[in-house]
Amino acid sequence: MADQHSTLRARRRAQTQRMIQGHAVRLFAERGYDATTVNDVAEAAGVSPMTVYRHFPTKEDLVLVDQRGELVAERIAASPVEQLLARRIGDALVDAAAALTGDDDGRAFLLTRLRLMVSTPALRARHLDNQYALQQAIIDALGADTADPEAAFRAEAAAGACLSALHTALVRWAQDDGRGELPGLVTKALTAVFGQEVFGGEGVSGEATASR
Amino acid sequence: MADQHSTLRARRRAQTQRMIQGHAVRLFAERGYDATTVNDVAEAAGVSPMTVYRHFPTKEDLVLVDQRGELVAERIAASPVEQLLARRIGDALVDAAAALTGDDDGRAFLLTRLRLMVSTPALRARHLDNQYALQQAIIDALGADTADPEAAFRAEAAAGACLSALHTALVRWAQDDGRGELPGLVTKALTAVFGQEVFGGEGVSGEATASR
DNA sequence: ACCTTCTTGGTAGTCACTATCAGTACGGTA
DNA sequence: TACCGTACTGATAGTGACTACCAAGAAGGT
Repeated sequence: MADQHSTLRARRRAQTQRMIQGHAVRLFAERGYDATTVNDVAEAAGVSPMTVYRHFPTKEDLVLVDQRGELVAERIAASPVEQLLARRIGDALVDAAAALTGDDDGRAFLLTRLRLMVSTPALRARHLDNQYALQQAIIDALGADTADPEAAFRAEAAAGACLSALHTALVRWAQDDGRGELPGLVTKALTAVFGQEVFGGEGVSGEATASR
Repeated sequence: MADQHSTLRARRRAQTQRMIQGHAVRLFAERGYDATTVNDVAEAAGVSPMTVYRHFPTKEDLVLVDQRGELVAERIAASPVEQLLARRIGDALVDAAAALTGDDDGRAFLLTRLRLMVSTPALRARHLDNQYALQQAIIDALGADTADPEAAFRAEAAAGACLSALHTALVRWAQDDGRGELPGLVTKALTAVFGQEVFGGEGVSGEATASR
């Protein structure tokens, strides 16, 4: 068994996944999330309800996970999290936003999903929770001293504010139907919170690293 | 029918509500949230499952709503929201935190509920969503110009950061078993995000009011 | 060709939650 | 005190998300 026994099996799996999610998001946007059952999705996709659950553990995942199988929150932090120690959180999030809107083909699909996330309580709640989990991951990646609770607390507050700004930018971008530039919106939101000086010399992560 | 046909009927209703919630939170803390069914709660409380659903629309509400029948997020903003226009958000949140921990009798109960909210994904997600709804309410209360999208955007980002700081303080307070002072933690979190100058002359709401 | 592994479908069940109907106790009124 | 509308409660049946458990067919390497 090779490290990637992928060639055909994994490709078919990914294709089925995209197909199911495509039908799901379309139906959700047409009829509404609550008014659409998983059975409806399965029927539209031409598979059994079991298959839907095998690819997407919960109904919410049909909207929340990316076509790469990642949650939106995870993808936002995919590249930057490893660079957080070396770079400032703010710039990293701006880059992540740029990467998110990079591929033009999936832009409309992403917009539809974001609109569902904002308007549907269950989806919105789970998305916010994913962002919160991301906040914890960022703090862990920052390696905030567990020895100094004060520094860890400040780092947590700063990271939370960063992700809150990111969410604000995401919502506004979706409300604008993706016409604006998402990275620019993230920058605006971050400066609105932290002030202009964040994007100069001292970074946001300075709050946490200053104590070490 | 008096404005308050309360005297006995409403009192009994509130009492039943507290009784059911007391059994629910106790069982959730003992056996775990997911491992406890609504039927278990009903049986422990000596009522029918129907009655539980009549008092608490969802299972999550058994933990999230206050003994006054309000969500934690709602109670946090109960008094300050009306004063947000006149006062700074930061100080208002600090006061709200003080009011939240005011009554010593319900302190242990509140702590148990907060621990459940932090540790149980479904509860955590709904609590975060409630805070997000609160953020929208604050923005509405601030009366941010719909005419000036830039100002509204900055106000939204600032309010989101404030509530994120509040949440960080709440979690830390619960982790400390309520030994620390919640208002002090809120102040710390806010200063960690906005810097020291926030608690001097210019308020957080200055971001929004500056444009009017 | 053989065997393992992955993928899919079917069945039955649990649990959260809703709708509907009926009985009962409370509160104010005549 | 007798009466009536209004709440509160309970039982039944149903929907829908989700989870075992089991069986069949296809993919891939030997």
